Amino acid sequence: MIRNLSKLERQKRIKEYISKDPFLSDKKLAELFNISVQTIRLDRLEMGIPEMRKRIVQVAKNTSSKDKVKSLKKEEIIGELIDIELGKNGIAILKTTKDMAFGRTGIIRSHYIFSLADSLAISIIDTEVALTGIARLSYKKPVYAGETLVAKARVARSRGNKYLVSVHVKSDQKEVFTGKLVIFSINDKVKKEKA
Amino acid sequence: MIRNLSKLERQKRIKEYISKDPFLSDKKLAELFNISVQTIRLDRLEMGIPEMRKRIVQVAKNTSSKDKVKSLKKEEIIGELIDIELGKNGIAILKTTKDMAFGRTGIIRSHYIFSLADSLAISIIDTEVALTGIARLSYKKPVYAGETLVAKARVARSRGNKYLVSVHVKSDQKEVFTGKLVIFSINDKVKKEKA
DNA sequence: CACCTATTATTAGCAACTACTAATTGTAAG
DNA sequence: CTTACAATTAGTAGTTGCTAATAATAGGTG
Repeated sequence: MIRNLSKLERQKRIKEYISKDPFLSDKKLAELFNISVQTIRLDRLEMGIPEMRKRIVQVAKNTSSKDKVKSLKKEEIIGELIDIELGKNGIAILKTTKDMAFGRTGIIRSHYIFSLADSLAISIIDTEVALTGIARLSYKKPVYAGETLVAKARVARSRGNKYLVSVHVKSDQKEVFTGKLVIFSINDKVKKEKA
Repeated sequence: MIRNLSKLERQKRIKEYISKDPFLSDKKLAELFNISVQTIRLDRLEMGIPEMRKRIVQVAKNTSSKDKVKSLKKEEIIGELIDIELGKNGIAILKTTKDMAFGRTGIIRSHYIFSLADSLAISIIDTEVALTGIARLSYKKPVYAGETLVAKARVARSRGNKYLVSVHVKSDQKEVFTGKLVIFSINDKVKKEKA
């Protein structure tokens, strides 16, 4: 339980709590903060936070619409895009978990690292659609579940619709992977050719 | 509006409607089917379908967990091991789906194909733990969601704990990917070194 | 003390229910 | 035709988690 907070402080915390767990009812929040339900309601009102039910609906709709609507950049990359300069370079981070590892050893499966590198490389290419053509990968050190990977990609060369992107992945300053990927930017021709 | 359906027929349709749009209240359903709210409630009861609010919560919780996992799931990637001769060769199949593709073009993201190749390559190595060291990948043709990929891997050379595995992935008899992977079999030393 | 803010309490009302009981309609069989 | 039974509809009470509005109370500050 939480006590003796200034109104402002309390409202900040309520906001945090709700954003972490939108399923909290006013009653539960009141218990958590050891104040009355009415105060919670006033606070929500002042901050423009909707009631629990509406929040749940938002969560439900967000996620279902995400699936259908835009499948653009962020969702198509593995890991988190931190910084990007289209056509030049980019940085992405992936926090590794047990799910990505071999059960016995806890070593991250190589294709997760490749996926990070590949999707970063594709996303820095400034074009509608980009496809990987050729790649050379080199795994330097095993990565263990829990380590945070930082991938840096750079467009090394480009000629026409062909880009050479080099990606370096580090964990705790140490290089664990490098890759050179040849990526092609594509227009609708390829699509039609097959479809 | 819908009319004159047998009870069974109606219940089937209600089920469909709800699964398509979990946000439908009993009132709205009653209007859609032109029957009373009570009948809808009885139908839900008989079919064990929870009330709208609970359905929304389910959707919200589902999707929020999807967000966190986001990356790749084991089963999705690896495909199905069809045949394997440890230390020699192996075949795996992956049925591609929209989830694995770029939204706009329907082209399968390259790392799914690599994941298939890589995990097959690793699984034909007859050892406790195997890790990918170096890889050369070549994507020959774009693969579209829905196509079924057949991966064949062969141990081309092996020296000590070092294996060269070549993998060919075909879709409908046509080669879409080839890769050469250098894989190391590992014992506990590596683990200790880092852990 | 009066004034103000913050907090709490109280009441009425709503949506979308559950759970239960009762009435009505339909329909087939004796 | 009537009785029997299922299906449907209606109605009531109670629940959760609210909104909206009004009122009461507590704590300071000038």
